[in-house]
Amino acid sequence: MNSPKATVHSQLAPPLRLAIGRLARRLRQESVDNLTPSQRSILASLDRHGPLRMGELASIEKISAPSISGIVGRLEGRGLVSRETDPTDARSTLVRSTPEASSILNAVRQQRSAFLASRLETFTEAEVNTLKEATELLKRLATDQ
Amino acid sequence: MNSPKATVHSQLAPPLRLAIGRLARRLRQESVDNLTPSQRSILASLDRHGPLRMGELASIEKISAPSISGIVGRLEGRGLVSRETDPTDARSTLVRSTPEASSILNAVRQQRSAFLASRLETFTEAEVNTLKEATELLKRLATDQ
DNA sequence: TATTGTTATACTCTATAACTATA
DNA sequence: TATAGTTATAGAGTATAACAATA
Repeated sequence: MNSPKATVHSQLAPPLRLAIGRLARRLRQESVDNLTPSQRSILASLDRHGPLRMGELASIEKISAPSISGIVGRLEGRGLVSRETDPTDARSTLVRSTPEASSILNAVRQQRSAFLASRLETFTEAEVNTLKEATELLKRLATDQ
Repeated sequence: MNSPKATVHSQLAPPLRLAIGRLARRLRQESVDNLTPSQRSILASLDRHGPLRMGELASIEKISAPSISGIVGRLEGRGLVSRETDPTDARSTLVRSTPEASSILNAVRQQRSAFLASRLETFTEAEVNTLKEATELLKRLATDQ
């Protein structure tokens, strides 16, 4: 804890934390999709994993079963997901996202990436390379272990 | 748009965007303060700028005046802010955060920084240096212009 | 008359407790 | 009896519209 290395880490952590928070906030502002954060996150999970049961969604999203019920119900009402009884267990419901949902998600991602890309154009080649290396490191930072 | 440089930017933007989003989410998980995101953000604004009027808070937080009214009312009920009439304009209300609020904010920052610092200990010196350079670049990325 | 803030109302997200249907 | 999901209820955040107090 008192090694020179630990000091470097303690010094870097606060400004890095601030920078990450600010950039994440700025990126969230950069898209208008008429989805709430929960709706967007659930659609992204379905996009990533394919059809999921209500309980799996609750577990992935770390929110309660009744909350998932409500959000999925509203997404269904907007035609962004469909529900069907799991053929292997009639107690379970499979939630599937619709093509319209994928198209909304892709639009959001494109808007946010386009914002980043246009900001990156103001950076030097060396700076872009530093960020490229940092991207891998940030990914590792977010992963436990 | 078709220059080699633009291609580099378009290639970097999506993974960088993903990495930022994930790390920001991971950091948010790393603190338990019994504050909602809106409450935390309002207290952080007061911490940064000193006492603010309701309208200034609404403008900084980019939420409606009635929403600010409700949130500040609940923060006041918990003893985290106080309200006083602006001596220079009796229509306005000055909102001031209490020492207890600052102490909660500092605890959250310390928890999140401690998480980052402990993750950084698993990185090589060269990697830490890359992240140090990247921190400045991320700050610039989030800033318009 | 214009500005500052609050109240009324409505919708979404969130949780816990109670319930229904199926295994 | 245990599990998957929904319904009931309540509190917080969000907005727009209508209102009160002050400039």
